[in-house]
Amino acid sequence: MATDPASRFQAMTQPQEVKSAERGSVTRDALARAGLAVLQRDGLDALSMRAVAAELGVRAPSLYWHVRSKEELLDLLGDALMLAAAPDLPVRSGDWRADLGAIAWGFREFLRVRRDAVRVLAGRFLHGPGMWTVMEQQLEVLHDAGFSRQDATLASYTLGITVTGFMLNEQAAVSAAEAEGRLGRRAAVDEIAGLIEGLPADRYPHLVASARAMAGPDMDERFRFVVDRFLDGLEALPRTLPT
Amino acid sequence: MATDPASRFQAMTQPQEVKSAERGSVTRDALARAGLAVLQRDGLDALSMRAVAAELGVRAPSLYWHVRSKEELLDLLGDALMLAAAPDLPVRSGDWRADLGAIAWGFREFLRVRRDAVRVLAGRFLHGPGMWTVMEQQLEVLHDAGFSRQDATLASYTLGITVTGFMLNEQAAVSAAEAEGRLGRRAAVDEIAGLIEGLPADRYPHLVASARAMAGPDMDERFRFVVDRFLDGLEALPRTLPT
DNA sequence: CACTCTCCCTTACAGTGTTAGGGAACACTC
DNA sequence: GAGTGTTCCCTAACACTGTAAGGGAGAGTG
Repeated sequence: MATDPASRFQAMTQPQEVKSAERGSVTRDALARAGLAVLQRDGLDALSMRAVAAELGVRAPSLYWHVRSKEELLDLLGDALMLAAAPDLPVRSGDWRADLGAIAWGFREFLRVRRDAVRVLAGRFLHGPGMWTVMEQQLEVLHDAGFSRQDATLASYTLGITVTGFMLNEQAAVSAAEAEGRLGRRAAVDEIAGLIEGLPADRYPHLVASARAMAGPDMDERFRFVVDRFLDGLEALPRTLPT
Repeated sequence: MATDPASRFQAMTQPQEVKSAERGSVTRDALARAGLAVLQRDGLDALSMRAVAAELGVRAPSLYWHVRSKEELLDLLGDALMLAAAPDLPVRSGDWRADLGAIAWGFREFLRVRRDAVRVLAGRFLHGPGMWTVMEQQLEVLHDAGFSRQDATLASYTLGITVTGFMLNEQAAVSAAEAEGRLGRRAAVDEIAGLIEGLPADRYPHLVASARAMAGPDMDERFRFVVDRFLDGLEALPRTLPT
């Protein structure tokens, strides 16, 4: 039906329901919000310019009025994520180790709950309100603990890249396991450990000997190790006595 | 020219120089080698299935006989990179701190020299000869230092994600600076520090106070901090006395 | 000989980021 | 109020991506 030229022409000259989105409906903030929505709902792989645009009731090329490239959009998303993470890290127990640890654990939890958040954050050079807020929280704890400004900024930097690096790896292991149909996030690790046990012991003596030790700790224990080692490392630094 | 049907037909029925690549020229190893070559020459963004295939004198779909997806190809590249990194980390001075530090610094140097290597590695769940070799080296040092098998595996894991996380960030800063035409890799950091200094001090008191401290350390100093803190953290762990 | 495997090929598809250029609505000046 | 510029959305199109479907030449084996 509707294949004769006349009705085809009719269809083509129909009003077509163009309905431009109303002007000004897209701001940089709205863009970040829409991006976060798509990210949470469909994941990073589905986060295309067209998808974000659709979320705003707009076509993809329109985004380029507000943003120079997709990369810039992701920068926006990155800082928005940091801003969203900040409230999850509110602590001041008086014990700087506990406070800094809580920040690390809170950040980890945030990165675990927010779908693909770590993949957006990792390897992104962020500077915006979100980043600043998170840094401020950490610097406050570190400064009050008596660390020098220099050590405090370095420690804050280290904390960020460490947690991000860890989570990037954890999430990779999770999705690798999911891709192969394994349920539970330890399955992959266990399997690898078994595989390693069968490796030639003359070539990888220490690795083979450690196979069982590798299968042992779950991600929580690994993270505890990473954080505690970092905190112990800070402990070795000089600091002025708290008042 | 050559727009009349006759010559068009001629052209279409020309031998066309089909020349299939000879069979068996593509192995999984050759595939990894070709991938590494493309990566080094043109960078990760230019590493498409078609580009890797061309490097092998083959068409893109042929790769799918050897590899299930591009992701699997990247896994191959990842382990090949680890294998390439291993010889760069050969040490045994007798001092475990020095040895482990040298491994970390060597790995960093490798990730800096090998274009986009860190972007391939980061967030990839690797298990292959390359990964095993690197782990073996680290475990040897840690074991001989007297750490328990458990602590040694955890420390090795931590070292890997820490260095990778750090380099991912460093390279991001570098390419962000390059993208904006800044030369030298500190320019971006300096600029940000200046920007932070102008932030509202009532909202970000510690951040503003630390602005100058942030501009100070270059990437080498930051890395030294990260590694030394990690080593100090290990020092706090119990270990059996060396013989 | 015929048959099966291996491994490359061509063709094609749906989807990507991005550019070029057009037009409607608003804000300002004369 | 007319004219002009700016803002912000649109359509059309491009070059390119990863990947599926199916074909065919050659080697190995009965």
